[in-house]
Amino acid sequence: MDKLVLIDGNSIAFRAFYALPLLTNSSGTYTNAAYGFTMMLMKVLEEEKPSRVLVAFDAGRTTFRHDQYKAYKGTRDKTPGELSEQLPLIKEVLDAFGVRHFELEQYEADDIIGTLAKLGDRNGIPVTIVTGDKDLLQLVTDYVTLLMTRKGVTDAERFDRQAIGDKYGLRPDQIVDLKGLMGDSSDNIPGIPGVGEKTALKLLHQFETVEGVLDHIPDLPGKKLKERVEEHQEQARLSKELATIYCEVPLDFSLEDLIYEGYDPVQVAPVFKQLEFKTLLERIQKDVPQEKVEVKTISSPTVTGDNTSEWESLFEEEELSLFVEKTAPNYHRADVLGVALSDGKRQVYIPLAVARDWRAFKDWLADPEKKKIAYDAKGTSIALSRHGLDSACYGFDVLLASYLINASESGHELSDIVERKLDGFLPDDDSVYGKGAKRKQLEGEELAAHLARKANALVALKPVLADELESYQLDALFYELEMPVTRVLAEMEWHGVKVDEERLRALGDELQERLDELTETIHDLAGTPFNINSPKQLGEILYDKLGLPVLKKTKTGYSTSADVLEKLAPQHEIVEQILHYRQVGKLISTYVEGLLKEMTETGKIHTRFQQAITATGRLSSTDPNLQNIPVRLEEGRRIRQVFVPSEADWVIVSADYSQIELRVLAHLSQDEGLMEAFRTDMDVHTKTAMDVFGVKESDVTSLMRRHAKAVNFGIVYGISDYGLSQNLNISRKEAAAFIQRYFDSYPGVKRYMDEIVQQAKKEGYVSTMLNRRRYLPDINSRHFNRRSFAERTAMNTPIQGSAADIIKQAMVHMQQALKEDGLDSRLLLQVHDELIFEAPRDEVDALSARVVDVMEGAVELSVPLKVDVNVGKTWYEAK
DNA sequence: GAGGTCACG
DNA sequence: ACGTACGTGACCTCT
Repeated sequence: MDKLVLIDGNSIAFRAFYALPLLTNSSGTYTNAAYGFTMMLMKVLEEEKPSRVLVAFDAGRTTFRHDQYKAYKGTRDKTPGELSEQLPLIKEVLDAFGVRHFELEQYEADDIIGTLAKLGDRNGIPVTIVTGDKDLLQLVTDYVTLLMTRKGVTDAERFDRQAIGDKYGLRPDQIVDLKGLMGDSSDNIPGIPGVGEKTALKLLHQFETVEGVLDHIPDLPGKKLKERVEEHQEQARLSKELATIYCEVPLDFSLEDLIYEGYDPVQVAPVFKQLEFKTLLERIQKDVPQEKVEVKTISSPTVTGDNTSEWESLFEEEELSLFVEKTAPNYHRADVLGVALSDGKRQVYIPLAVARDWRAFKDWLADPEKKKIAYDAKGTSIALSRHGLDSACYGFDVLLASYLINASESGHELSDIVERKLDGFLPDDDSVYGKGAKRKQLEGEELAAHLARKANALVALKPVLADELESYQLDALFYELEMPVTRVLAEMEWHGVKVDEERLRALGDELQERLDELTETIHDLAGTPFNINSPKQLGEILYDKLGLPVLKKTKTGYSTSADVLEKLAPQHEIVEQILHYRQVGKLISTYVEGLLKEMTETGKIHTRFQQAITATGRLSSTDPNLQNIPVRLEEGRRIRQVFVPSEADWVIVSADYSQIELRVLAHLSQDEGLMEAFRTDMDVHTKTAMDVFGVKESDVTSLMRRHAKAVNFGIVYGISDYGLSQNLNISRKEAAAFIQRYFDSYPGVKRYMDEIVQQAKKEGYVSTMLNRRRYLPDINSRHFNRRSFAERTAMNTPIQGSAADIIKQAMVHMQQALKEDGLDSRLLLQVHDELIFEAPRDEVDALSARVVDVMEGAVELSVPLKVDVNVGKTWYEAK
């Protein structure tokens, strides 16, 4: 059916701009109005299914109406630059959709819309007008309806004659009369002073039009009203005229030119990509025709007498991609759905059952000479191992390469990388398998096509990524550090960590008992039972019921965080109990129950070390996170008692770097004082206290040391007086004075901090010792907040990131060393500045000596690296 | 799914 | 004047 949609471009853009936060894409362009507009456009196209579309815009600041009335729209603020600069983006979007847009000097969008609405009406074509402007209601007829934006961006209310009648008791053509009487402050149309919507409606119900009202002035109720109308007759006529949409705009196109036959996702996708409309891109992506991939499948369940032999020549290739599809992200638990290989020209899907029985494939897979291109080599090799398939020689990990090229990039899914690096489309897993409850298992050709496509993508990506790594001098970091680290981590994860389940359960019972007591005490003190875990309910109890002073608020209500509660503790005994409750509750839910959930039948826990997550180069650990097992408080530290060696008569050995970040800072800054502290192996916080407070070592008090320590942390984090004052609970002024004195004492550090920020502003990124990069797009931002954050990041990242480089290097060397020395000891965990091993008791001395050598010698700095080793029967005792 | 809170380095 | 310390992950509640 024929249908014309007319969109009021400026009105919708305006609406979107104020409905959404001021978003920018990574190049700093504002995109919120364009984004909201596009959402609205897509919704309208989908729901109205128009056969013709036009988007009308206002042109320039003056129109023919200004000739009649100089002050027209005179009270309106200038359109903010952040909005007007988005109008060209919106027009780009429209061009990509193949939707016509139009603007004409001296006319407003309303007039263009009015002219076309009339045209549609006369030709019997149904018209829908989309706007946020009530004025356009005057255009409604039997054929013309109007969608008026309501809350947010895409929520709209439909008006036809009936709806206008219901709401105002008026015909559409009387809307101009309404404006004529009551005026419109947003357009600076005066109307009759003292006449608002109520009076105007009452008058129109009786006299129909402005003219009708003016003809019956003596009949109007009230003396005041009579006077006002009498006095402002001309103004009312002018106001009506100004509000009347002009429907005779000269147009140089016809309805035929507005034909819309749907959009081509291939045209739209690049524009969405440039604007970084990720969700919208995903939405259209499923409609993008996929590049044809010729897929061959080996469908036979057995090898003998089947088609596998046709494929064996593949294994003569120098390099193949290997893609393994899993049923879930956690490869320690997930099953393998299938395997796919590609050499770029041929691609093949191998069902798991076939793969397991196929000699030639297994030989290739385990061949240490046959290089594989993979996505997530670690997950791939572990998933295969779990199904009895040994794999070796992962030469190129697409995931790690993408991560090194830009760690801050939002997505490192294969489909994201294909999109970024190949300007291509790979349907992501959610669109192929479905999301959430709709997720389905694919089979046969469909699965084969999807996996083969991914294997192909790996081959296509490798040269592109390899070139990019080289051009940023990331190739050494990639091939000599990150790829080897992946192999080390794979072994650590695969082996897992043994947990004493019985002890964990006993600890859990004990903690639960404690928690029950605390719950009872707290409810008694509050005088009523409530959910202590709910910050909302807790806030009501503390602040409303018990009347404690509100020191800090959050976006949604009262703050009940520990730093606030600690300040409130002296005022009411319930506070201390709550703090303890929180502590114990955390231990039970996260550590006791959390760890029990992750235990396997063999009594082990297999975490996943994420190697492509952090912006600084650190690892992270998930399912469970074994990098945040409690240590600071004794009650929590006992959790470490359950981490035990996996073999009898073995022990846990922990080796940690002492002050690695400050040593890295000494090296990077070449500050004489700081280097001196480490060369003489002093307690660095004491040394800082001596320098900052100007006292002898023997006169450093524990408070002075504590403050000096906080300043040292602050320096590493990219210091601000505010942050330090919060941490130390002192005034900002005092904090600023500390910082000043620190910089006076360590001028080299000050110089380094200034230089690194300058460098970041100039280059747009900072680097670590091993050349790892982090881009800082906000470093030159006009927003104080974003810029400050970027500046602190510029100071922190080289420090945190270089420390990450160093321990990764040590891990690779250590794995090598264990092998060379013929030791059975095993690396289990890495916790940023420490390595945890399990070792046969009789290897402890050899291991300890070796690990100190390796870790201290991982890289050469201007100051020594120092490692402390501890041994115990459990992780708890290895301290 | 977001926000608040808290565990670690 | 502006308002946060840097980097993570997990659990809970509530919409």
